[in-house]
Amino acid sequence: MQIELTDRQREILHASMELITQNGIQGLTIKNIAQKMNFTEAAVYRHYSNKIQILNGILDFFRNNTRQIFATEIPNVSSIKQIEMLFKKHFMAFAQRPSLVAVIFSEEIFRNETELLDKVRLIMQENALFIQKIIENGQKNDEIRNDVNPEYLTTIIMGTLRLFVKQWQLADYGFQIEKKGNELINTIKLLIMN
Amino acid sequence: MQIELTDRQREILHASMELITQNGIQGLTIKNIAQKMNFTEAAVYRHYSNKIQILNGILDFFRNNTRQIFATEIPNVSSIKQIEMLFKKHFMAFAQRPSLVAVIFSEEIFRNETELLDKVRLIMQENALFIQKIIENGQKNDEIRNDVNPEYLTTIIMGTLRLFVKQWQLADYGFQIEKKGNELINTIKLLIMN
Amino acid sequence: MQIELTDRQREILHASMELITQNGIQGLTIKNIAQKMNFTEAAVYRHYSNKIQILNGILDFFRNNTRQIFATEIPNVSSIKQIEMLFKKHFMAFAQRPSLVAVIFSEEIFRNETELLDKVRLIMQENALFIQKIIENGQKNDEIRNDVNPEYLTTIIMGTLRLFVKQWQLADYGFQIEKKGNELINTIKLLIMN
Amino acid sequence: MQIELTDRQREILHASMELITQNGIQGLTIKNIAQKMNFTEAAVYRHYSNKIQILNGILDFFRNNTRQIFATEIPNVSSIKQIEMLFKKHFMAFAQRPSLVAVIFSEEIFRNETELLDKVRLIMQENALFIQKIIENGQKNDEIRNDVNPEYLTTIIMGTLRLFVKQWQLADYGFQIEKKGNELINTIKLLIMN
DNA sequence: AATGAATGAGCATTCATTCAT
DNA sequence: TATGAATGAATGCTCATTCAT
Repeated sequence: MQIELTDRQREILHASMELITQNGIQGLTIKNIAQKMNFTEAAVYRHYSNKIQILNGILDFFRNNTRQIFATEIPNVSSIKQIEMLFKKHFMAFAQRPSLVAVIFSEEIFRNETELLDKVRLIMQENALFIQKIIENGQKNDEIRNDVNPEYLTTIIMGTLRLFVKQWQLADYGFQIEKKGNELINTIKLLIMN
Repeated sequence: MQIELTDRQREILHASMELITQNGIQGLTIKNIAQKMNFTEAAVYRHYSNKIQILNGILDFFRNNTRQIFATEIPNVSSIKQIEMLFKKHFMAFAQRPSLVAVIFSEEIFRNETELLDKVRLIMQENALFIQKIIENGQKNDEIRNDVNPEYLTTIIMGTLRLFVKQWQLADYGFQIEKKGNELINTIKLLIMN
Repeated sequence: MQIELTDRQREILHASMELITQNGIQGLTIKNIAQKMNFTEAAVYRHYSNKIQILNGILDFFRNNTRQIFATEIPNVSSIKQIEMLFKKHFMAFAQRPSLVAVIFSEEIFRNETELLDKVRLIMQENALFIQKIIENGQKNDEIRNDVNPEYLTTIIMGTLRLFVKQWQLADYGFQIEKKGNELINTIKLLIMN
Repeated sequence: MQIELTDRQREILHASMELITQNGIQGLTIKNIAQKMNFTEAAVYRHYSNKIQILNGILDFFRNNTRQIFATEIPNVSSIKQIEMLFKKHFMAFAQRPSLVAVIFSEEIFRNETELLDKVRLIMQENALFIQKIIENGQKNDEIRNDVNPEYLTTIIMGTLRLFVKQWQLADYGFQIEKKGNELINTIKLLIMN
């Protein structure tokens, strides 16, 4: 699906994500990347033709990450459990790489970059679809209440996840997202369970 | 609470919001503002001492907006109804001034501007608190289910609202937010009602 | 010699000198003057047609000041005593209005303003001439040593005075110029006396 | 002591000094430098991170210059001779690079740049100290009169030097500083000799 | 594969000054 | 006399990108 990355490209992506974590997307400049990589700005262009491709790479990285989250579904697990795991894995991923928070929630920044914006849209849609499927399954199995539209429920679940992660970021990662997240998950579970 | 704005300041804020709606926050430059106002860049500085103050003004505008939303609570209305109205009024506000979407959800952009970031944090907290109060009341009256933590319920409600509005923005305002929003509201209501 | 100043003009000059004392000549902007005067920038132009005229006014003020210093010579006083008094009066003047230091030693700033530069040149020449006359008289009376050229002695005396005052300014006016100055005067006297 | 300069940095410093000679420190803008160097403004920033560093570089250049002047003292030379040489070398340095006059005597301009002002202060102190030592030695050897305080004598000598050079600048370098300077030196010598 | 040098476009901001009211 | 509103020109600086070596 995605062309393999060279080592240097991977390094650049990681450096970029670190930069984003430290100073936000505004801190992601070619100059800063070069500095972090200990080589010149021109050298960056050997590995990525432009800055957009780097952001693209980060989004791909994120997509692969979430895809893995979604992919690891164990067949015989209840839908509720799947949603629970979904949250948990997201929390884990963000805890490990806080920069993802900045990237994934900054659609505003990609506003004028159609290519990037489209990718963000796509990722969100992919995720939404996946969640929706879980919900629909859960409703079929009578695990999840049937009186609600799966699409809206998806919005509720994703929205909750996003805001919670955002709050964690705005609090300067000042609480343990995985711990506090568990309680949030329980609340969600209570609401949607049959 | 807020120092009165001059006419010109109001015009600048509106021009700025239009610019944001059109090209995102990145499109908000002094030059663009000046162009839209049909005068020179230097003239902008007669009315706002710097760009941050303009963004500050927009945030204040948003805050006043939401405060009005929260303020118009009619006493003898059920908590569920209050939450419903909350959503509806927000949808209305955004429908009228789509730029608010860009401003209020781009905490990432203010990342390096403590002053602005703090204001965003404050507004979010204010709103959260207000919602939480409604929920707590609703739980006391047995309108809202008691088996869930009001704080998390607040996150769920706010998160849902935010994502929904964001989706509307990402869809280029391509659906009627107020109409589709009603269905979302109903879903929320179902979930939290006792 | 000089057209009479209006009250407002005098106020502007004083405000300007205060500004210079506080932040150097770079701190002398129309905006700052207006602020200090508690009226608008445009109002400044009622009283002075442009900024150069204000600086001109300050130079005139300085010139009048020094002229008074030179004018108060008491006829039957020895040349040495006259030079002593010259220093003392200068110290007094600077102690009272430290901004004069900034103004009188910033020929560099007037570099591109011929009008101002010429005035600075003129003032310096006037002063030099006056000192030189004292010296020549002193040499005639055998009070001052005759083996030195009065012109160069003038440069020595003026140069000493200037540097000393500059040092006082660079030390943030941190020593008592009049007190320490006395010792400097004595040194000078020793050197030039017959 | 000082980090080595690149060729381009040296060129920029020289271009800057030329600019200052031509139009004063006010004429030293990044734009002007770029023009003189025949490249763009942005290119300047490849070589100096900002304008202050350029001024800093000029001050360093001056300091190195004067240090060389002071360093070349020949051991078995009389103090009087040393002072004479001090003046001569300064005159030579200024004659070669008139811009130094503007830089070194414009403390006023650095007023708001602590970094630069401190450097100016430092250079002046260094120079003063060196002169004072010569004087003290001269007094020990009975070459220089003992009835005067070395500190004040230093002020007198430096002040004379400064004003003389300033006069030369104000006269648009219209006389031969080295020639006329000799006579000034002789006057100084007469005054301080035992 | 990487560097050094440079560009062009843009940005926020400042300043002296003008003018209608 | 003084204000409010505006201008034009400049300034220091940043950023993504290019290119010869």
